Order: sequence, then structure tokens, then C-alpha cells
Amino acid sequence: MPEFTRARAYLIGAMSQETGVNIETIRYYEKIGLMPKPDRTAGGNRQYSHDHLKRLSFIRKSRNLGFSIAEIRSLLGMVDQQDVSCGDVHRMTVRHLGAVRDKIAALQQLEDALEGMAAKCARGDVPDCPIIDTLFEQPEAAA
Amino acid sequence: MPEFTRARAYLIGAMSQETGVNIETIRYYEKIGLMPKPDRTAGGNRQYSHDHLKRLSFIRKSRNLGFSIAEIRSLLGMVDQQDVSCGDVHRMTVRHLGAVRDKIAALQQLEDALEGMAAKCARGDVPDCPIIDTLFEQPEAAA
DNA sequence: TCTTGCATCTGTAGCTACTACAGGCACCAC
DNA sequence: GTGGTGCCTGTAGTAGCTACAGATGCAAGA
Repeated sequence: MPEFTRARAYLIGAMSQETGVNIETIRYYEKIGLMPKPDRTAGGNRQYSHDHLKRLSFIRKSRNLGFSIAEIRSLLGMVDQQDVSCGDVHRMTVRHLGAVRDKIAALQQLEDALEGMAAKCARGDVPDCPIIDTLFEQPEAAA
Repeated sequence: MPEFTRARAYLIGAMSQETGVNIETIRYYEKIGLMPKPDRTAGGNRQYSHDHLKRLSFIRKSRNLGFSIAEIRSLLGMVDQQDVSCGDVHRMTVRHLGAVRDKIAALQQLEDALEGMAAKCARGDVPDCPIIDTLFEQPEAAA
């Protein structure tokens, strides 16, 4: 990649285009301290460097992987302190993987229940719907 | 079930106990119009009937099945108007089932990606972490 | 030079579905 | 009458944005 590309400065619209992160979201990340305050042009517009771009792309990817803002903050904290221990990152990833698997299991249970309900239903214009009946049954013990 | 049980009145704490819905949440459902305003005791406490209990239990079950408040509102709207067409309910259920399946698929993709990342990682106290490297790669085209 | 139009600015309010609190009553037992 | 519990209202906080309003910046065309 040619040098001038790396040295280029980006306005917020370009950042948004390059990373797919909404302009408002970029400003929001700045506000909550996930992105550092960038330089400004003479007129007051934000001016980003290639490093900013890489960082925003990191955040975007991590968000896509389902990491919370708090988790990304710790990941970036490690990066910022140049104190990246692979063990720590691995632990966070595995913990997160566990949470994702739990979510999948819960949704699969839900899928089964919904399938069962849909199968019971006559679909027609009948007034008595087994789905509604199911939902209107006696309350169970508190979950 | 004996008649006196059906005729009994419940205070908000009892409603919460019977259904497992938080007291604050019950008040919140009243505020947003999902639960009707109940009678009050002389002292001003909410007093619920068995019908209220059934309705709240319906809401709770539907929430557990992942229906949004808006979806529950339409389900209850049909019930309230005694206009429950099984076809409509079935359509809502199937649409919701589709959304749940989409979410499962997305999470499974995420699971794969996280597994891949975790597997690449040496776990040790090495400074160069492949997980971080992966996340810090060039930005892709906007998604 | 003026105008047009797009990009960007700040700041605030809204979204979902709750949850948590503060400060105050009602009611009961002792 | 005092203590404890349950309930009341109203407001603010949570996550992670998104959507405005109203004011500028800036570049290109007439």
C-alpha cells in the first residue's frame, strides 16, 4: 500500500464509509472514550489518521463478534498499554464464547416451543386458538 | 378450581410472586398500557383480579418466548377485541420463529469465528496475540 | 462574488424493556 | 407509639445507539 494512503487524513464521513460505522456512532464512541479525540481542521471538522481508522475497524469487528463495549474497552486497554497478554485475550474470548453458546441454547429451546405451538394451530379463521390458549393457561410457579 | 380462588383479590406483591414478574415491571406494564389500571384499596394499593393474573402470566410467558412488547400488544389486542383469528396468531408465531432462527444462525456464525480465534491463540504470556492481530487487520468494505 | 448544496458541527431527546432509587404513606403487631 | 413491612409516586439510570434541530464549513458553479 502506497505511503500517501497511510498518511492521509479522513473526515468523519470517510471514516464511516471505510468502516461501515455510522457517523453518529463514531461521535458516540468518542464521547464515551472508546475513540480518542481527533485533531480538527481549521473549520472545526474532525480529522482522523490511519491509526484511528484501524482502531475504529477493530471496534466494529469486535462489536460484530458480539463483544460488549465494556469488553472492547478492556481489549483496547490492553492494546493501549502495550500490555497484551495473549492469555488474557484468550480468556476473554473463551468466556464470551461460553455466553454465546448459552444464548444459542436458550434460543433453540425457544425455537422448539414456538414450533410446537405453530404445529398445534389450525391456521384457519376459527375463534379458538390453541396458541392463545397455551399462553393463557394458569401461571406456573415463579421462574 | 374452587370459586373463592378465582374471586380473590391480589396485591401487587402477590401478583409478582404468582407470576414471577418484578413489582416495578408490573407497574411499568400498567404505565405503557399493557396491563389495565386495577382497582385500588381504601389505602390506595393496587388490587388485582384473577383475570389480571391470567393476563400478566400471558405477558410473562410471551416475553419468555421472546415476543416483543409490541408483538404482545397485538396479541392482546386480538384477545381484547374477542377477535382472535387463529390464522393471524399463527402468522405472528411463524414470523417470530423465523426471526429466532435468524438469530440462532447469526450466533452460530459468531461461535465459529470465536472458536477459530481461540484455537489460533497460544494462550501464553506472549506479547503478540493472533486474536488482536485478527481484529486489527485492515478494514473490510463497509458491511 | 454570490449562491447552492452537501457535510459536518453541538446538543438533546428518543428508542427497548426494564431496574433502582428516594422520600413518603398505610397498616399491623407488639 | 413504635418498629417493620409493603406499597406509593416520580425520576433517573442501564446499553448502544439513532434521530433530530439549528447552526456552520466548504467547495463548485453562475
